Amino acid sequence: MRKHEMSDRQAEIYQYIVRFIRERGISPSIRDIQRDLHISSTSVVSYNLDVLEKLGKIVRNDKISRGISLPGLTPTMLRNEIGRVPLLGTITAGSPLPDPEEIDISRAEQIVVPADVVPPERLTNVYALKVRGQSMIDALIDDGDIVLLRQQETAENGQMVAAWLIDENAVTLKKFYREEGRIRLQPANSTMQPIYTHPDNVRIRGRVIGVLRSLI
Amino acid sequence: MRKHEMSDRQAEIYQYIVRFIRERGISPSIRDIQRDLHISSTSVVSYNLDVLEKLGKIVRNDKISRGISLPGLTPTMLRNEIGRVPLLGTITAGSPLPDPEEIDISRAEQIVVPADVVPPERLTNVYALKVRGQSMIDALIDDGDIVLLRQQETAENGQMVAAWLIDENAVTLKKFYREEGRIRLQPANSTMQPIYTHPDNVRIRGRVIGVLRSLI
DNA sequence: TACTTGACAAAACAAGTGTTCGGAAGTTAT
DNA sequence: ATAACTTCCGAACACTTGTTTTGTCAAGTA
Repeated sequence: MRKHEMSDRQAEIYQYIVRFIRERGISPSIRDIQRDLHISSTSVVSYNLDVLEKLGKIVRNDKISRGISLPGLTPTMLRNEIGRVPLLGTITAGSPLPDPEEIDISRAEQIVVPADVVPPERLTNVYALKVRGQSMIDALIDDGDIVLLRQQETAENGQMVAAWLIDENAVTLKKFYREEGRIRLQPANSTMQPIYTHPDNVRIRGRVIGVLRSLI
Repeated sequence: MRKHEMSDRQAEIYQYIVRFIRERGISPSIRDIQRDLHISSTSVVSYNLDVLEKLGKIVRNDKISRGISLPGLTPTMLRNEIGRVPLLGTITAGSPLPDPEEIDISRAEQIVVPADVVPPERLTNVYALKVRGQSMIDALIDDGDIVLLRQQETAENGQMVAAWLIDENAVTLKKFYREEGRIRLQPANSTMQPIYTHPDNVRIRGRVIGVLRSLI
């Protein structure tokens, strides 16, 4: 058995289950899977379902009909009301941002994102960071907020981005403006001064596409 | 048949189904219900399930095992990962806040709230408003944000509230401070001046307990 | 009274459905 | 190459489960 990967057939079965539950609200039977995926025998389906269960992708409820359930992937998600993104760490101005590619995303804590904030279909390559300190308050982001970032290397003028200043080795959330020969990183508060720097000194790590704040 | 009410037995069955799906993630079978509720016959269960379906409480999927699903009440909700609150309208500084008690909450658009922002068990008497204009930007709240408010008449010092200034007939989001003989409504931005007014001129409509912002 | 309707009961029926088993074919490791 | 393991196949088996049928009984209702 592969370590953590599904075979093509297993992926096909898994996607079928996800789609079935999304559309019908109930689990498919083994024979549903067999018929619609043109699999020769129910035993093959059963065998691969066992593999999927060992991979933690599904849960089989022994001996009961339509007993497949999806841990962590529920009908509400599938109805596109919410999605999930990994919470990759904490960001503080001045400290380096953890590199999203270096982290085992499947093991990271998951944050629920309502479709009203970011539609689930636009949630690929999105991760979350918890803001520590009030150093981004000028960008309407407060201590304890959770920011949602889409991983990208470029940005349009005016977008809020997480920018890595290489020389300073600091990451900061600012509005991004490309000007003649330089980059302007503009706080949202007019009492704060913008940062001007050379384009080569800036790496965009992601663009802020949502904020969640709890004041309880 | 009653117009819209469940009989005791139907309510019992309905609650059993909800509990079953919450705990097991799959629908119960008719015989599960019969056994655990000590009902004499499967046909009685089937009969009452038909009634529940006509009431819109459940959906029966014809002839397939464990085919009961709950419209609008999903496993994710039951697992307390999200809740819902009604979106009662738009708030703009200067315009009156719609009175939450006057609105048919059951008909209002529902906003999904992640447990990370407000735990579902604390979501009673909470409603949402969409912020129009940038007049609350000093309170870290921007145009288009959705604010979550708990309906309450009083507040502690420092809490952010929706306050109704009676004479001015204006609603504003500010931090609330009770001082000697007056109320101070403090913006979060030090460049803005606080509002001082007489306690009789202020009615607290609710306290801000969460913010959702989409920048897409 | 006679008729209708809602609610329930018991049993049997007919599918639906998960499981098992012997064996074949392909893959990987030694 | 040989062994060990994975994956697949076809069929049968046995249990699970929704449905149907035939009644009973009480409460309305004309």
